[in-house]
Amino acid sequence: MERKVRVRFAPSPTGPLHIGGVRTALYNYLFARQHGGDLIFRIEDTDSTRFVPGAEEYIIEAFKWLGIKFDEGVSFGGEHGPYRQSERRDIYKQYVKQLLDADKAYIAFDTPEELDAKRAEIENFQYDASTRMQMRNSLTLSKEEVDSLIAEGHQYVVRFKIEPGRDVHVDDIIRGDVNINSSVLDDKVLYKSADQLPTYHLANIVDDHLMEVTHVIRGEEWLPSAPLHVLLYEAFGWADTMPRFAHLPLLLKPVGNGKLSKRDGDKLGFPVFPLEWHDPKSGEMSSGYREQGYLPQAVVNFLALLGWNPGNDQEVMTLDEMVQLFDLSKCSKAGARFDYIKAQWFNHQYLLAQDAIDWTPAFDKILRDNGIESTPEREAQVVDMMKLKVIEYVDKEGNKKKRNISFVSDLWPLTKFFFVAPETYDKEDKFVRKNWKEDTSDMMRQLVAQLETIDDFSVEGQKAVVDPWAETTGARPWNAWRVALVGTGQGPDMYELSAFLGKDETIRRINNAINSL
RNA sequence: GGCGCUUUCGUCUAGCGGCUAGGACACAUGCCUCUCACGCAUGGAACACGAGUUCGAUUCUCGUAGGCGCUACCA
Repeated sequence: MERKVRVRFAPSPTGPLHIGGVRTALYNYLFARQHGGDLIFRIEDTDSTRFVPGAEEYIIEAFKWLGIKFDEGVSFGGEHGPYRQSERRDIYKQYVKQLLDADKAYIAFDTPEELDAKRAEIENFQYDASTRMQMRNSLTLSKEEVDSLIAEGHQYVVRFKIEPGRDVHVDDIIRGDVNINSSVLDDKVLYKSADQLPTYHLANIVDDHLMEVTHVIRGEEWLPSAPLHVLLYEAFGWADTMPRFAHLPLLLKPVGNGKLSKRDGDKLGFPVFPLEWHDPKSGEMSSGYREQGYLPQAVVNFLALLGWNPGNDQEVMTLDEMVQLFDLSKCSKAGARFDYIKAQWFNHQYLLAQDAIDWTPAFDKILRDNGIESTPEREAQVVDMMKLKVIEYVDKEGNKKKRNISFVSDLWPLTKFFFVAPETYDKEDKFVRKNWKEDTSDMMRQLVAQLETIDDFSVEGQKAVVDPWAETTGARPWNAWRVALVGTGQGPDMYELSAFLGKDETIRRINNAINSL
């Protein structure tokens, strides 16, 4: 019988959501939507020592920003709760007991110190069928001893009793049949009496079963423990409803070896978290895609293509298109280097798809950061007018795409000359050196003289005077003119820029250049 | 060390026995032009290696090498 597709994303609240986790969640989302299924948000907080306050809220906010919606789970409600594992203690206890009663698990009293000593003593020590009879557990101790040790308050763990010598098969949608011998698996800890909580493995299987999860889509780091999970499903008698697995390739460092880490982002200057994160313990701040000026659709689009592609040349696509095209079996198997340069290109694409007027809030902030509003002679009204002028310049049909902008903040160096005159003229600047020669000052004085005579300082008004003058004298004033107004080789047509700045400011900047160059 | 996964341009990848091995990012050059950029055009750039199977291997099999992951009372 076909079951309704149900998948889950189940992070641990141990810090901000890593960008690799975002991709895993995205693939789960795409898969769920495509099959008309449910996406569950579960919090796996079974390690009480690593809990970080605020992490859960952070994760929820991050997905909200990214546009990835869940159908049920923590903060979303649903029929299969509670969705926070720390609130499911009683459920797990019941299933631990089931395994114990069926002789598929046992109680072990070995302390962490004893285990460390054992590992130091024996090379490659593993707690399994070959060693368990030499340890202190319910298989080697009498029932009375076990009961009294527990009664005396000794801490213990419950371990899964793995039968050696069996080939365990994992049917992976991306990797096909993965086969591993049960002898290389150890008797995993399923439950710790110290905090009355199960470990990941037990909680994961119980929850996935109870929440009727049909597909487990997770990172490749889980592949080695997948056989253990298969064995657990069997031990519980749930083999016939066991979910199908899909282990995603990992995200790798842009340069060097290893998987993507926070340090790479710091080193190369790109975020590895969706949102900015302030660590409550260390007070350390980590940058986020949102705060860096990325559009959520760009981040999602970029991430989707890291390990999957629709099989054609299409790269820019909406979330809905991705839902249509997504195919788990077409995911790549090898790890993908995190190419943040391409992430910037995606942002560029999505930025250009917008009307520049939509950038106003972000641009506003850039202006404020550069002190534009605080200039006394510029009334707020004037600033608004200038902003609109700039937006118009950037957004003009056929002109908008001229701007190489990955982020709205890139607009500042490209348009600052609208707002502020060049503070100094850099003689070393390639464009300045090339276009401001010995005799240029003379030509510029002549230009000023021409400009002085103009009453109508519009583009047309300027052209009417300057063009004939240039024609008759053979002067080519534009590049030097640009040096004077902009300071370097940038900006719009000189008549347009001069018209925008006005006669006084234009002449002032030219004279300024004559004096300092 | 053991176990597993993996391997096409610098990067992300297409390819599912026969192709001048395709696209995108990045890079370089040219055109356009009063500058920058955009745009357009062009270019360099890859099947890890070795055995098989086959008329024929990038594609299938097995080795080797490299890469990645796991190897906790963390997930």
